[in-house]
Amino acid sequence: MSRFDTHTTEDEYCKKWEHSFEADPIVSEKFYLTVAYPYPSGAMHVGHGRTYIVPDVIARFWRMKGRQVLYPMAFHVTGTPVIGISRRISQGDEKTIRLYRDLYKVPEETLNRFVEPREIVRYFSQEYERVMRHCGLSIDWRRRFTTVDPQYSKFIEWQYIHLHEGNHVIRGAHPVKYCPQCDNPVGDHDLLEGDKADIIKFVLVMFSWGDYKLPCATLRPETTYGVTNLWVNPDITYVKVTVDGQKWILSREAADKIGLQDHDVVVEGDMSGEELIGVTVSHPFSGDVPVLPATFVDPDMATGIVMSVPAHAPFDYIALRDLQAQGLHAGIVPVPLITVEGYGEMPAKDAVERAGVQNQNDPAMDVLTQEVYNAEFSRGRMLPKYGGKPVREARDEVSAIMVERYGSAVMYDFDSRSVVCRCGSRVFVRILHDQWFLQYSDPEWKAQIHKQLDGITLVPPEVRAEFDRTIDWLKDWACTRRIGLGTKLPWDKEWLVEPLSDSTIYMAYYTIAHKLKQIDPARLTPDVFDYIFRGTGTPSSLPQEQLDDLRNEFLYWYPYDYRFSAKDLISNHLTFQLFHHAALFPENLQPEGMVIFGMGLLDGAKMSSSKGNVFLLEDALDEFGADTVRMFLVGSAEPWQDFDWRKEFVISTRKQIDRFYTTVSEGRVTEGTYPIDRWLISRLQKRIAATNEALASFQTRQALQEAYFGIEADLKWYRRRLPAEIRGSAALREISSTWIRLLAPFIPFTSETLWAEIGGSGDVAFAAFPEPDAQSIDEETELAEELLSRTVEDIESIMKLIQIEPTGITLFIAPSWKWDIFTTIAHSEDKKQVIRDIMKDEAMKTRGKAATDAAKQTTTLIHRFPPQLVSQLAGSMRDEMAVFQEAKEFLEREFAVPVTIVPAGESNHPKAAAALPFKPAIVIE
RNA sequence: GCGAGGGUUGCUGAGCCUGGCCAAAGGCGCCGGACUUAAGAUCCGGUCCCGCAGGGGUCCGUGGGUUCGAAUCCCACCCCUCGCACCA
Repeated sequence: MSRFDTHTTEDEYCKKWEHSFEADPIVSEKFYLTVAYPYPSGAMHVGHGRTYIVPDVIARFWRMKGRQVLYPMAFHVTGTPVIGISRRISQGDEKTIRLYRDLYKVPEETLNRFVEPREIVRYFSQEYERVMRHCGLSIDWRRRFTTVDPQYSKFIEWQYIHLHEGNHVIRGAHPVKYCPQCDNPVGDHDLLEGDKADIIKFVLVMFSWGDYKLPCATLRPETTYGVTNLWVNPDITYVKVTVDGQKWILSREAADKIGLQDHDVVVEGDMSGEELIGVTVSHPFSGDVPVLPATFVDPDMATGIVMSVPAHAPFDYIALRDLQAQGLHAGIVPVPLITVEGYGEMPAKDAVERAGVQNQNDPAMDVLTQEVYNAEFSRGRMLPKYGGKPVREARDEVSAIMVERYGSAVMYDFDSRSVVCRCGSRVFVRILHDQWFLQYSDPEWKAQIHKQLDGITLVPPEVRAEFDRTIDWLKDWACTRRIGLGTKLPWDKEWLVEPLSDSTIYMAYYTIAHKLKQIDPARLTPDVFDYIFRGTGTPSSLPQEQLDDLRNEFLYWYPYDYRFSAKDLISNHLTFQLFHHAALFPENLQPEGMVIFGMGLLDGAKMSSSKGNVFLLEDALDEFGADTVRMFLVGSAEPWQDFDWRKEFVISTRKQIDRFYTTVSEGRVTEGTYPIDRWLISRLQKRIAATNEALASFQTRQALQEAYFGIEADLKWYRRRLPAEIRGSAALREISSTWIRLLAPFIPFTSETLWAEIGGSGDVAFAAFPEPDAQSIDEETELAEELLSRTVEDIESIMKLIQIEPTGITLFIAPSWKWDIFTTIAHSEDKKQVIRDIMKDEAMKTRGKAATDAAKQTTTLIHRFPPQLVSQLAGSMRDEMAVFQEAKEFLEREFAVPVTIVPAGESNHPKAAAALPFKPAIVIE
């Protein structure tokens, strides 16, 4: 057979389609869909391919349905990733160079230019467009932009001016992970180690020792009442420092850390831990307590001085026990202050004894600490003399009092050691000042978004809970950065708008992007955007005519119909954009719907560029052809499900396209009409309806099941039912036109080629998508074929069992009184009572046992049939004799023996009595 | 830990909301056959177990429950995936 090779036609159509999908406002109804734009820092893999191909299938579908469809694309280049990549390349980092040179196949001379970060995004955005065109994406490329274009920056300025005015942007301090060498905050992806580390907030409980304060960092300030001593490590060096004018003693490491956290720190001198041992310190809550030695004290954990609460902290308990075992400090008695169910007076003691821990170096200590901590926090109560409140309440109260009245400060540190920047330097917690925040914590704003979400279509609907939860969970978002690419904050030029915060309403920008390109950015003043997006004011920097044109185009496309994105963006981008839309646009221009994608797997493992576990989209296109890649990516799973790129499935997809091509090509020359045509055409209408329905609800896989596999299965039965030696028919030819158009959104290259071959007019991309024709639906014929195919199946299964060489087949057709029974049972509500009712009938009574048997068998039969079939059958009695008479020749050909059709009532054959409605008795001899 | 989603027959993946159409679709793989000098491709048939008559048995993460009847509803448990923030 002829294999259809899409490669040869792909270039031709890509060229032809260069401007085909540029969409301008016209009178027709619009359909505007957008996808999260890519950050072009590397080559596309097949996962990216699906992200853009699924919307393309939807875009092509609605275009064929007569909508004016806008599918735009742009590039997000804001932020720091390319800066890091560029630096690593210029430093000659082998791993990065190998990734770009070998995996992404960047030419050597281009790679050399990557020392300039913008070159990276410039190169890859060109590549993205080239490969996207190769995929046949029906994008309006005139509107392409990047987020550092000067016009776009003007747009972001407008956005932030309004957010600021609307009190959605506020200023505050914020603890961040910070690299002193890079002099910049670092995100988790910038870390070599410790990307799971959390920032923990400690309260420093200030114990006095003469002029000095000894700050003890704690998560449990409420236990200060129970402090019996402090722990200091005798083997380490502490420092005396002045902190904001106050004299402190703490570990050297801690002094460095505190210096980054809003405190003025001057080191005065060293002091060994040894020197502190034995001194007496005091705090209003605990009174005078001694400082004792403990080697478990880590100078790099918070302040390096620990307050000891042996009744409630297993570490403290066991350290004290160890000392007392040596006969030291026998006078110290743990002070209980919290009661918790399941433990005695001293939970720490109970826990240690129950676990049989020997000494403070036992690894089980961490677990015990956590256990006691959790129990006391969730179920514990302070003793009456300490207020009697639940621990979780007391903790916050004591914490506040400590800070207000007892000189406590707050200190941040990580919950785990070794947090290391990619540059190799250690990372610390730093308090950033003057940081700008988007105030997502604002309850009013949240309430507004909850309400708005109710009106938004979500696909699949299960994600709604996650959106609602995200809205509740969002806290203020630091929306500015010191470094990276991006737009300067209009009222504070020291800051750049952070990448996730400058990409929330660009869907509105697309609507006029191509026109803004022609305009001098200096003229894009905030009042111009006010006019375009809000219809207010009288800007002078642009002619009125131009302003109206821009406003009209915006209003034509907006609001967008659907936004597509992967599910990991629910917790940030997709929710952010709702907040921003609500703050900036009127109610009638708010988002209408979102479609959430699943993730991509490669041979069952998660696809990930950083791990090198990717299949490049371009390689896939070269190896299998664009249509195969498209059909596989949208057909192997529904968009919201995870998909798995497996070569063997991709190959079989290519075979399916070949088969489609062959069938349609062969169908071009066939002639003649046959009775079974009616059935095929009728079935086709249902396939058309189902395909329309599936695509309208974004079920690309389901749509392909109907439009491809469904039709293929129908054709199989159809060919079987054609007269012997007949290979095709006029109906087959007619179906081709419909079938090509049904598949055009999925496999545009093949469809376009076939469309031209069968003489279709214009591009199939703009041809009418098939609509079901109710006139062509013939339920009678479909039922008759259903009866026939069920009977054929029965005959086949019997033949397989009996293993004899048959000489003839006899079919006994159920008599009309059995149909009466069938109808009665089908209509009855109470399946138990119905038999009695049937037997009341005089005519039935005379049939006696035959009638009750038939009723029982019919009941079973009805349970086995699909309910829809039952109601159809009950609606009108079939002329089964006629169906089988017509199909006699077919049956004889199928089974190669003579077939006799007999009304069951006219035969004495014992089997004849077994005939049931829609299930003739079969005798094979 | 918190939040969301999920566990189906060799694989993949429908079905579950709206309980009887379910031994459970489609695809892949595998087996057999046709075609062919042959391979590939293509086409046809089979693919839980038993049965020489269209039937029966067991099955949908585990254990209970509701019901005449459960893959589908309820409860508990086990396991998996994703998100948890200044990052695209």
